[in-house]
Amino acid sequence: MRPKPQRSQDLLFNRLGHSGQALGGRRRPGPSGPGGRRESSVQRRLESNERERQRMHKLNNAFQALREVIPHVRADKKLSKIETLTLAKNYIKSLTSTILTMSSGRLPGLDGPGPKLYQHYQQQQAAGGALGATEPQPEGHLQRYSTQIHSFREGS
DNA sequence: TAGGCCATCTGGTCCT
DNA sequence: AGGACCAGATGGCCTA
Repeated sequence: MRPKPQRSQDLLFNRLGHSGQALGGRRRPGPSGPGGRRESSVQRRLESNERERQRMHKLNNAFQALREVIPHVRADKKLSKIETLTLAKNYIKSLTSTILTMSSGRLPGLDGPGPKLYQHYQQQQAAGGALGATEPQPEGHLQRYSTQIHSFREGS
């Protein structure tokens, strides 16, 4: 586990230059008056920073939860965020195509006017086609997903 | 050492 | 008005 940098006020204190500008993050013109930021303004910023940290931590927790439910073969190395999202997308596609195959386009136990899942799937396919995407046929998703998790293992 | 990935700060914008 | 969300900027760590 990578050692975490200092947090919160200590970190901000260390990162602030003489003018009160953060060394990281967007640059902006310094405070207009002498003495730099007002104390209340600094306090609001610190609180805002803390909320943003918490928000990002929640987002990372969600990424971790997603990593744990999508099958992959890189147990020795954590999936990056982009890998996680890409694998999840294709895993969903492969599951969808599997369900459609097993149910012949009709959800088990569903009586009614029509197979909504299948209709939805067709719409998605049509939308992708309209955009010029080259999506494989439903039966190809599983193979594509399998290929992808192996390519991630190879680190390509 | 370069590039990838990440955490954090920050200011702007959107939403409640 | 205040908080949530977003995206740009920056620096640190890790790996090939």
